[in-house]
Amino acid sequence: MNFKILKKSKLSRARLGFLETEHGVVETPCLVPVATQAVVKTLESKEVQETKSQILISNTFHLHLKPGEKIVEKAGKLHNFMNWKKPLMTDSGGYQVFSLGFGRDFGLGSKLSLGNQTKDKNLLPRFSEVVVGMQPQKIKINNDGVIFRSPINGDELFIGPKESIKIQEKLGADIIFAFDECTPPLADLDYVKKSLEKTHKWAKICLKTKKSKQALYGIVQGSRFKDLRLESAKFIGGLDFDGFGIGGEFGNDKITMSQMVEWVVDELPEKKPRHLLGVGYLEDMELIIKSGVDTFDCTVPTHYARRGIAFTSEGKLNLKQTKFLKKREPLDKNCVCNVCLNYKKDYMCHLLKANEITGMKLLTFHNLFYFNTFVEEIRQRIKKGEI
RNA sequence: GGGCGUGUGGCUGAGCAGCAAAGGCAACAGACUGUAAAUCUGUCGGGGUAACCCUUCGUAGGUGCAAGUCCUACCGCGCCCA
Repeated sequence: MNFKILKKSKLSRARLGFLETEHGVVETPCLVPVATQAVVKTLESKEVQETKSQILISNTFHLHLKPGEKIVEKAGKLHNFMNWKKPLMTDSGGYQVFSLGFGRDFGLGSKLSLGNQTKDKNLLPRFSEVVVGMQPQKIKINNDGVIFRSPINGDELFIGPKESIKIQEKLGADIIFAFDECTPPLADLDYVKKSLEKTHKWAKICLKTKKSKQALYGIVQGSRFKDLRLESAKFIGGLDFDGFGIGGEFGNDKITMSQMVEWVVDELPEKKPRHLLGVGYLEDMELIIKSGVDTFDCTVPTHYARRGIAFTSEGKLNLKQTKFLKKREPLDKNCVCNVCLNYKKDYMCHLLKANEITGMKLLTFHNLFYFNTFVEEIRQRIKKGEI
Protein backbone atom coordinates (compact mmCIF):
# COMPACT_ATOMS: atom_id res chain seq x y z
CA MET A 1 0.00 0.00 0.00
CA ASN A 2 1.11 3.50 -0.78
CA PHE A 3 -0.39 6.73 0.50
CA LYS A 4 0.01 9.92 -1.48
CA ILE A 5 -1.05 13.27 -0.13
CA LEU A 6 -2.19 15.46 -3.00
CA LYS A 7 -3.14 18.55 -1.10
CA LYS A 8 -3.06 19.87 2.42
CA SER A 9 -5.65 22.43 3.45
CA LYS A 10 -4.45 25.79 4.66
CA LEU A 11 -7.61 26.27 6.70
CA SER A 12 -7.62 23.03 8.64
CA ARG A 13 -5.87 19.68 9.03
CA ALA A 14 -7.90 18.31 6.11
CA ARG A 15 -6.05 16.73 3.23
CA LEU A 16 -6.73 15.10 -0.10
CA GLY A 17 -5.00 11.86 -0.90
CA PHE A 18 -4.67 8.64 -2.81
CA LEU A 19 -4.55 5.37 -0.99
CA GLU A 20 -3.02 3.00 -3.52
CA THR A 21 -3.50 -0.72 -3.05
CA GLU A 22 -3.19 -3.83 -5.18
CA HIS A 23 -6.91 -3.60 -5.76
CA GLY A 24 -7.01 -0.02 -6.86
CA VAL A 25 -6.89 3.49 -5.56
CA VAL A 26 -9.02 5.07 -2.86
CA GLU A 27 -9.54 8.80 -3.04
CA THR A 28 -9.40 10.23 0.45
CA PRO A 29 -11.04 11.48 2.57
CA CYS A 30 -13.30 8.51 2.20
CA LEU A 31 -16.14 6.76 3.96
CA VAL A 32 -15.60 3.03 4.39
CA PRO A 33 -18.94 1.21 4.37
CA VAL A 34 -19.17 -1.70 6.75
CA ALA A 35 -19.38 -5.25 5.41
CA THR A 36 -19.01 -7.15 8.64
CA GLN A 37 -19.81 -10.59 7.32
CA ALA A 38 -18.20 -10.05 3.92
CA VAL A 39 -21.31 -8.34 2.66
CA VAL A 40 -22.88 -4.92 2.87
CA LYS A 41 -26.13 -6.20 4.25
CA THR A 42 -28.88 -6.43 1.59
CA LEU A 43 -26.61 -5.46 -1.34
CA GLU A 44 -24.51 -7.50 -3.72
CA SER A 45 -21.00 -6.35 -4.47
CA LYS A 46 -21.88 -4.91 -7.86
CA GLU A 47 -24.57 -2.76 -6.27
CA VAL A 48 -22.22 -1.56 -3.56
CA GLN A 49 -19.88 -0.39 -6.27
CA GLU A 50 -22.75 1.54 -7.86
CA THR A 51 -23.15 3.48 -4.61
CA LYS A 52 -19.69 5.00 -5.30
CA SER A 53 -18.17 3.02 -2.45
CA GLN A 54 -14.43 2.72 -2.90
CA ILE A 55 -13.42 0.41 -0.09
CA LEU A 56 -15.18 -1.77 2.48
CA ILE A 57 -14.34 -3.07 5.93
CA SER A 58 -15.11 -6.61 7.05
CA ASN A 59 -14.73 -8.15 10.46
CA THR A 60 -12.16 -10.67 11.62
CA PHE A 61 -14.18 -11.88 14.59
CA HIS A 62 -17.35 -12.52 12.63
CA LEU A 63 -15.60 -14.19 9.71
CA HIS A 64 -13.53 -16.32 12.06
CA LEU A 65 -16.73 -17.66 13.57
CA LYS A 66 -18.58 -17.97 10.31
CA PRO A 67 -17.54 -19.33 7.85
CA GLY A 68 -14.01 -19.50 9.26
CA GLU A 69 -10.94 -17.94 7.64
CA LYS A 70 -9.90 -21.21 6.01
CA ILE A 71 -13.01 -21.26 3.87
CA VAL A 72 -12.41 -17.68 2.83
CA GLU A 73 -8.75 -18.37 2.08
CA LYS A 74 -9.58 -21.39 -0.06
CA ALA A 75 -12.13 -19.36 -1.97
CA GLY A 76 -9.29 -17.09 -3.02
CA LYS A 77 -9.42 -14.76 -0.01
CA LEU A 78 -12.01 -12.10 0.68
CA HIS A 79 -11.87 -10.33 -2.67
CA ASN A 80 -12.72 -13.45 -4.60
CA PHE A 81 -14.96 -14.87 -1.93
CA MET A 82 -17.30 -11.90 -2.05
CA ASN A 83 -16.56 -10.88 -5.63
CA TRP A 84 -15.40 -7.41 -4.66
CA LYS A 85 -12.59 -6.16 -6.85
CA LYS A 86 -11.82 -2.97 -5.00
CA PRO A 87 -9.81 -2.41 -1.83
CA LEU A 88 -10.81 -4.01 1.46
CA MET A 89 -10.03 -3.60 5.14
CA THR A 90 -10.62 -6.01 7.98
CA ASP A 91 -11.19 -4.86 11.50
CA SER A 92 -9.19 -6.87 14.00
CA GLY A 93 -11.96 -8.04 16.33
CA GLY A 94 -10.80 -5.59 18.97
CA TYR A 95 -14.12 -3.85 18.91
CA GLN A 96 -15.85 -7.11 19.76
CA VAL A 97 -13.81 -7.17 22.98
CA PHE A 98 -15.92 -4.21 23.87
CA SER A 99 -19.21 -4.88 22.12
CA LEU A 100 -19.53 -8.44 23.38
CA GLY A 101 -18.12 -7.46 26.77
CA PHE A 102 -18.95 -4.33 28.70
CA GLY A 103 -20.93 -2.97 25.80
CA ARG A 104 -23.35 -5.87 26.04
CA ASP A 105 -23.39 -5.86 29.85
CA PHE A 106 -24.38 -2.24 30.01
CA GLY A 107 -26.22 -1.80 26.76
CA LEU A 108 -23.74 0.80 25.56
CA GLY A 109 -22.14 1.88 22.33
CA SER A 110 -18.44 2.60 22.24
CA LYS A 111 -19.21 6.27 21.86
CA LEU A 112 -21.14 7.31 24.91
CA SER A 113 -23.12 10.07 23.37
CA LEU A 114 -21.29 12.46 21.06
CA GLY A 115 -23.93 15.00 21.90
CA ASN A 116 -26.84 12.77 21.06
CA GLN A 117 -27.38 11.85 24.66
CA THR A 118 -30.48 9.78 25.13
CA LYS A 119 -33.37 11.43 26.90
CA ASP A 120 -34.71 8.08 27.95
CA LYS A 121 -33.59 7.39 31.48
CA ASN A 122 -34.14 3.67 31.07
CA LEU A 123 -31.44 3.58 28.46
CA LEU A 124 -28.83 5.26 30.62
CA PRO A 125 -26.22 2.94 32.08
CA ARG A 126 -27.07 1.56 35.48
CA PHE A 127 -23.58 2.01 36.83
CA SER A 128 -21.08 4.80 37.20
CA GLU A 129 -17.82 3.49 35.88
CA VAL A 130 -15.70 0.54 34.92
CA VAL A 131 -12.68 0.15 37.19
CA VAL A 132 -9.52 -1.96 37.24
CA GLY A 133 -10.27 -5.60 37.96
CA MET A 134 -13.76 -5.57 36.51
CA GLN A 135 -14.43 -8.16 33.84
CA PRO A 136 -17.33 -8.31 31.45
CA GLN A 137 -19.80 -11.13 32.07
CA LYS A 138 -19.48 -12.95 28.79
CA ILE A 139 -15.80 -12.61 27.99
CA LYS A 140 -12.52 -12.56 29.88
CA ILE A 141 -9.73 -10.16 29.04
CA ASN A 142 -6.23 -11.11 30.10
CA ASN A 143 -2.76 -9.86 29.20
CA ASP A 144 -2.51 -12.06 26.14
CA GLY A 145 -5.90 -11.55 24.61
CA VAL A 146 -9.54 -12.26 25.06
CA ILE A 147 -11.50 -15.42 25.80
CA PHE A 148 -14.83 -15.34 24.01
CA ARG A 149 -17.75 -17.69 23.97
CA SER A 150 -18.87 -18.35 20.47
CA PRO A 151 -22.33 -16.85 20.04
CA ILE A 152 -22.89 -19.65 17.53
CA ASN A 153 -22.26 -22.80 19.55
CA GLY A 154 -20.97 -21.63 22.91
CA ASP A 155 -17.44 -22.93 22.26
CA GLU A 156 -14.68 -21.19 24.14
CA LEU A 157 -12.37 -19.35 21.80
CA PHE A 158 -9.32 -17.22 22.28
CA ILE A 159 -8.27 -14.26 20.18
CA GLY A 160 -5.17 -12.25 20.88
CA PRO A 161 -2.93 -10.14 18.66
CA LYS A 162 -1.23 -13.12 17.03
CA GLU A 163 -4.47 -14.93 16.35
CA SER A 164 -6.09 -11.83 14.93
CA ILE A 165 -3.23 -11.14 12.54
CA LYS A 166 -3.07 -14.73 11.38
CA ILE A 167 -6.77 -14.73 10.67
CA GLN A 168 -6.53 -11.42 8.88
CA GLU A 169 -3.67 -12.75 6.74
CA LYS A 170 -5.85 -15.61 5.63
CA LEU A 171 -8.76 -13.27 4.93
CA GLY A 172 -6.43 -11.24 2.77
CA ALA A 173 -7.77 -7.69 2.91
CA ASP A 174 -5.52 -4.92 1.63
CA ILE A 175 -5.48 -3.16 4.97
CA ILE A 176 -5.67 -4.91 8.32
CA PHE A 177 -5.86 -3.60 11.87
CA ALA A 178 -3.96 -4.34 15.06
CA PHE A 179 -5.86 -6.13 17.80
CA ASP A 180 -6.74 -3.64 20.53
CA GLU A 181 -8.97 -3.31 23.52
CA CYS A 182 -11.70 -0.81 22.78
CA THR A 183 -12.32 0.49 26.29
CA PRO A 184 -15.84 1.16 27.45
CA PRO A 185 -16.69 4.89 27.46
CA LEU A 186 -17.16 4.95 31.23
CA ALA A 187 -13.89 3.25 32.11
CA ASP A 188 -12.00 5.27 34.70
CA LEU A 189 -8.48 6.60 34.34
CA ASP A 190 -6.77 3.62 35.94
CA TYR A 191 -8.70 1.13 33.87
CA VAL A 192 -7.81 2.92 30.65
CA LYS A 193 -4.13 3.14 31.71
CA LYS A 194 -3.95 -0.59 32.26
CA SER A 195 -5.88 -1.27 29.09
CA LEU A 196 -3.57 0.97 27.11
CA GLU A 197 -0.56 -1.02 28.27
CA LYS A 198 -2.19 -4.10 26.80
CA THR A 199 -3.18 -2.41 23.56
CA HIS A 200 0.39 -1.14 23.15
CA LYS A 201 1.94 -4.48 23.94
CA TRP A 202 -0.43 -6.17 21.53
CA ALA A 203 0.43 -3.61 18.84
CA LYS A 204 4.07 -4.72 18.87
CA ILE A 205 3.05 -8.37 18.74
CA CYS A 206 0.86 -7.64 15.73
CA LEU A 207 3.77 -6.02 13.90
CA LYS A 208 6.03 -8.94 14.71
CA THR A 209 3.46 -11.54 13.70
CA LYS A 210 2.55 -10.14 10.31
CA LYS A 211 4.38 -11.79 7.43
CA SER A 212 2.14 -10.74 4.55
CA LYS A 213 2.39 -7.67 2.34
CA GLN A 214 -0.87 -6.35 3.71
CA ALA A 215 -0.84 -2.87 5.16
CA LEU A 216 -1.19 -2.96 8.94
CA TYR A 217 -2.72 -0.08 10.89
CA GLY A 218 -2.00 0.40 14.59
CA ILE A 219 -4.82 1.63 16.80
CA VAL A 220 -4.64 4.56 19.19
CA GLN A 221 -6.80 4.32 22.29
CA GLY A 222 -6.86 6.38 25.50
CA SER A 223 -10.55 7.13 25.81
CA ARG A 224 -11.40 10.69 26.85
CA PHE A 225 -8.14 11.33 28.73
CA LYS A 226 -5.90 13.76 26.91
CA ASP A 227 -2.60 12.61 28.39
CA LEU A 228 -3.41 8.99 27.60
CA ARG A 229 -4.49 9.86 24.06
CA LEU A 230 -1.21 11.72 23.53
CA GLU A 231 0.80 8.92 25.08
CA SER A 232 -0.95 6.36 22.92
CA ALA A 233 -0.58 8.39 19.74
CA LYS A 234 3.14 8.88 20.39
CA PHE A 235 3.68 5.23 21.15
CA ILE A 236 1.63 3.75 18.33
CA GLY A 237 2.74 6.51 15.96
CA GLY A 238 6.34 5.63 16.70
CA LEU A 239 5.94 2.04 15.59
CA ASP A 240 6.37 0.82 12.04
CA PHE A 241 2.71 0.74 11.05
CA ASP A 242 1.48 1.60 7.57
CA GLY A 243 -1.31 3.73 8.92
CA PHE A 244 -3.24 4.40 12.08
CA GLY A 245 -6.66 3.78 13.44
CA ILE A 246 -8.15 5.95 16.12
CA GLY A 247 -10.65 4.14 18.29
CA GLY A 248 -12.74 4.31 21.42
CA GLU A 249 -14.59 7.08 23.16
CA PHE A 250 -14.57 10.69 21.96
CA GLY A 251 -16.30 12.76 24.61
CA ASN A 252 -19.75 14.15 25.02
CA ASP A 253 -20.16 16.38 22.02
CA LYS A 254 -18.97 16.91 18.49
CA ILE A 255 -16.59 19.74 19.33
CA THR A 256 -14.88 17.62 21.97
CA MET A 257 -14.73 14.81 19.47
CA SER A 258 -12.85 16.81 16.88
CA GLN A 259 -10.52 18.21 19.53
CA MET A 260 -9.70 14.72 20.73
CA VAL A 261 -9.05 13.59 17.19
CA GLU A 262 -6.77 16.57 16.70
CA TRP A 263 -4.71 15.74 19.82
CA VAL A 264 -4.04 12.35 18.30
CA VAL A 265 -3.58 13.45 14.70
CA ASP A 266 -0.94 15.99 15.72
CA GLU A 267 1.16 13.23 17.27
CA LEU A 268 0.89 10.80 14.35
CA PRO A 269 3.36 10.73 11.43
CA GLU A 270 2.02 13.14 8.86
CA LYS A 271 2.71 11.03 5.81
CA LYS A 272 0.70 8.02 6.89
CA PRO A 273 -3.04 7.58 6.57
CA ARG A 274 -5.37 7.93 9.53
CA HIS A 275 -8.57 6.02 9.96
CA LEU A 276 -11.21 6.99 12.49
CA LEU A 277 -12.98 3.88 13.69
CA GLY A 278 -16.74 3.88 13.82
CA VAL A 279 -17.58 7.54 13.40
CA GLY A 280 -19.55 9.04 10.62
CA TYR A 281 -22.93 10.67 10.98
CA LEU A 282 -23.31 13.17 8.18
CA GLU A 283 -22.76 16.03 10.58
CA ASP A 284 -19.55 14.39 11.84
CA MET A 285 -17.90 14.09 8.48
CA GLU A 286 -16.77 17.64 7.85
CA LEU A 287 -15.56 17.94 11.44
CA ILE A 288 -13.46 14.80 11.46
CA ILE A 289 -12.08 15.46 8.00
CA LYS A 290 -11.07 18.96 9.09
CA SER A 291 -9.42 17.34 12.07
CA GLY A 292 -7.18 15.39 9.73
CA VAL A 293 -8.91 12.06 9.25
CA ASP A 294 -8.41 10.35 5.88
CA THR A 295 -10.79 7.41 6.12
CA PHE A 296 -13.56 6.44 8.52
CA ASP A 297 -16.04 3.63 8.71
CA CYS A 298 -19.54 3.82 10.02
CA THR A 299 -22.53 1.52 10.14
CA VAL A 300 -25.00 4.36 10.15
CA PRO A 301 -25.95 4.58 6.47
CA THR A 302 -26.56 0.84 6.19
CA HIS A 303 -27.81 0.12 9.69
CA TYR A 304 -30.26 3.03 9.76
CA ALA A 305 -31.50 2.07 6.32
CA ARG A 306 -32.74 -1.23 7.68
CA ARG A 307 -34.65 0.66 10.37
CA GLY A 308 -36.32 2.81 7.74
CA ILE A 309 -34.26 5.97 8.18
CA ALA A 310 -33.34 7.80 5.00
CA PHE A 311 -30.70 10.51 4.80
CA THR A 312 -31.73 13.15 2.29
CA SER A 313 -31.14 16.77 1.36
CA GLU A 314 -34.26 17.59 3.41
CA GLY A 315 -32.80 15.85 6.44
CA LYS A 316 -33.29 12.53 8.14
CA LEU A 317 -36.63 10.93 7.26
CA ASN A 318 -38.30 8.02 8.99
CA LEU A 319 -39.79 6.38 5.95
CA LYS A 320 -41.86 4.02 8.05
CA GLN A 321 -44.17 6.86 9.00
CA THR A 322 -47.56 6.31 7.45
CA LYS A 323 -47.65 9.83 6.03
CA PHE A 324 -45.16 8.79 3.35
CA LEU A 325 -47.72 6.42 1.86
CA LYS A 326 -49.30 9.53 0.38
CA LYS A 327 -46.11 10.92 -1.13
CA ARG A 328 -45.82 10.07 -4.79
CA GLU A 329 -42.41 11.68 -5.14
CA PRO A 330 -38.74 10.66 -5.18
CA LEU A 331 -37.02 10.04 -1.88
CA ASP A 332 -34.69 12.92 -2.63
CA LYS A 333 -35.34 15.24 -5.58
CA ASN A 334 -31.70 16.27 -5.60
CA CYS A 335 -30.29 12.76 -5.61
CA VAL A 336 -29.38 10.98 -8.82
CA CYS A 337 -29.02 7.49 -7.42
CA ASN A 338 -30.86 4.61 -9.03
CA VAL A 339 -33.37 4.45 -6.23
CA CYS A 340 -34.28 8.13 -6.36
CA LEU A 341 -34.55 8.00 -10.15
CA ASN A 342 -36.81 4.95 -10.18
CA TYR A 343 -38.84 4.73 -7.00
CA LYS A 344 -41.16 6.93 -4.98
CA LYS A 345 -41.60 7.47 -1.26
CA ASP A 346 -45.03 5.81 -1.11
CA TYR A 347 -43.71 2.54 -2.49
CA MET A 348 -40.62 2.52 -0.28
CA CYS A 349 -42.75 3.31 2.76
CA HIS A 350 -45.02 0.41 1.89
CA LEU A 351 -42.10 -1.99 1.49
CA LEU A 352 -40.55 -0.95 4.79
CA LYS A 353 -43.82 -1.17 6.70
CA ALA A 354 -44.44 -4.58 5.17
CA ASN A 355 -40.94 -5.61 6.25
CA GLU A 356 -39.95 -6.46 2.73
CA ILE A 357 -36.23 -6.95 2.20
CA THR A 358 -36.33 -4.86 -0.96
CA GLY A 359 -37.35 -1.84 1.12
CA MET A 360 -34.22 -2.21 3.22
CA LYS A 361 -32.19 -2.81 0.12
CA LEU A 362 -33.41 0.31 -1.69
CA LEU A 363 -32.76 2.48 1.35
CA THR A 364 -29.34 0.95 1.94
CA PHE A 365 -28.43 1.75 -1.64
CA HIS A 366 -29.66 5.32 -1.39
CA ASN A 367 -28.08 6.03 2.00
CA LEU A 368 -24.69 4.76 0.86
CA PHE A 369 -24.89 6.74 -2.36
CA TYR A 370 -25.92 9.81 -0.40
CA PHE A 371 -23.12 9.45 2.14
CA ASN A 372 -20.53 8.81 -0.56
CA THR A 373 -21.73 11.82 -2.54
CA PHE A 374 -21.56 13.89 0.64
CA VAL A 375 -17.89 12.96 1.14
CA GLU A 376 -17.21 13.51 -2.54
CA GLU A 377 -18.45 17.07 -2.15
CA ILE A 378 -16.21 17.57 0.85
CA ARG A 379 -13.27 16.42 -1.27
CA GLN A 380 -14.26 18.97 -3.89
CA ARG A 381 -14.38 21.70 -1.29
CA ILE A 382 -10.93 20.79 -0.04
CA LYS A 383 -9.70 20.91 -3.62
CA LYS A 384 -11.20 24.37 -4.02
CA GLY A 385 -9.62 25.49 -0.79
CA GLU A 386 -12.92 26.06 0.98
CA ILE A 387 -12.26 23.77 3.91
C1' G B 1 -87.73 -27.20 19.10
C1' G B 2 -84.07 -29.17 23.15
C1' G B 3 -78.94 -29.23 25.42
C1' C B 4 -74.21 -27.06 26.19
C1' G B 5 -70.99 -23.02 25.31
C1' U B 6 -69.70 -17.98 24.03
C1' G B 7 -69.94 -12.36 23.35
C1' U B 8 -64.06 -7.71 26.75
C1' G B 9 -60.81 -1.67 24.25
C1' G B 10 -58.50 -1.13 16.26
C1' C B 11 -57.64 -6.77 16.19
C1' U B 12 -56.40 -10.93 19.37
C1' G B 13 -56.89 -12.57 24.18
C1' A B 14 -56.61 -12.83 30.01
C1' G B 15 -59.77 -11.50 33.94
C1' C B 16 -65.01 -14.78 36.83
C1' A B 17 -67.31 -9.54 42.71
C1' G B 18 -63.08 -4.05 44.43
C1' C B 19 -60.21 -2.33 37.15
C1' A B 20 -59.48 1.89 32.96
C1' A B 21 -59.26 -3.86 32.73
C1' A B 22 -52.78 -8.73 31.97
C1' G B 23 -50.22 -10.37 27.51
C1' G B 24 -49.67 -10.26 22.20
C1' C B 25 -50.43 -7.78 17.40
C1' A B 26 -51.32 -3.28 14.96
C1' A B 27 -50.82 2.07 15.44
C1' C B 28 -48.03 6.46 17.07
C1' A B 29 -43.42 8.71 18.80
C1' G B 30 -38.26 8.28 19.98
C1' A B 31 -33.26 5.84 20.09
C1' C B 32 -29.27 3.49 17.39
C1' U B 33 -21.69 5.93 15.19
C1' G B 34 -14.81 -0.34 14.39
C1' U B 35 -23.25 -3.84 12.37
C1' A B 36 -27.96 -6.20 15.83
C1' A B 37 -32.72 -7.55 9.95
C1' A B 38 -36.76 -9.01 11.93
C1' U B 39 -33.63 -4.53 18.27
C1' C B 40 -34.55 -1.23 22.42
C1' U B 41 -37.67 2.68 24.97
C1' G B 42 -42.20 5.34 25.64
C1' U B 43 -47.55 6.20 24.44
C1' C B 44 -51.78 3.63 23.16
C1' G B 45 -60.89 4.91 25.91
C1' G B 46 -61.77 10.59 26.56
C1' G B 47 -60.34 15.23 29.36
C1' G B 48 -56.49 17.90 32.60
C1' U B 49 -49.54 19.71 33.96
C1' A B 50 -51.24 17.10 38.13
C1' A B 51 -53.53 14.83 42.67
C1' C B 52 -58.24 13.82 39.75
C1' C B 53 -62.78 13.64 36.74
C1' C B 54 -65.83 11.29 32.91
C1' U B 55 -67.27 7.00 29.60
C1' U B 56 -66.44 1.65 28.74
C1' C B 57 -66.37 -5.24 28.87
C1' G B 58 -73.44 -7.73 23.26
C1' U B 59 -78.54 -5.15 24.92
C1' A B 60 -82.14 -4.26 28.86
C1' G B 61 -83.39 -5.02 33.73
C1' G B 62 -82.16 -7.05 38.76
C1' U B 63 -79.21 -8.55 43.45
C1' G B 64 -74.97 -6.53 46.20
C1' C B 65 -71.50 -1.09 49.80
C1' A B 66 -69.38 -2.59 45.19
C1' A B 67 -70.63 -6.14 38.73
C1' G B 68 -66.73 -7.25 32.87
C1' U B 69 -67.30 -10.71 36.86
C1' C B 70 -73.69 -13.22 40.14
C1' C B 71 -79.27 -13.62 38.48
C1' U B 72 -83.33 -12.94 34.58
C1' A B 73 -84.84 -11.83 29.68
C1' C B 74 -83.60 -10.63 24.88
C1' C B 75 -80.07 -10.34 20.65
C1' G B 76 -75.61 -12.37 17.94
C1' C B 77 -72.23 -16.41 17.20
C1' G B 78 -70.48 -21.77 17.82
C1' C B 79 -71.04 -27.05 18.66
C1' C B 80 -74.24 -31.28 19.72
C1' C B 81 -79.23 -33.82 19.81
C1' A B 82 -84.06 -33.96 17.45
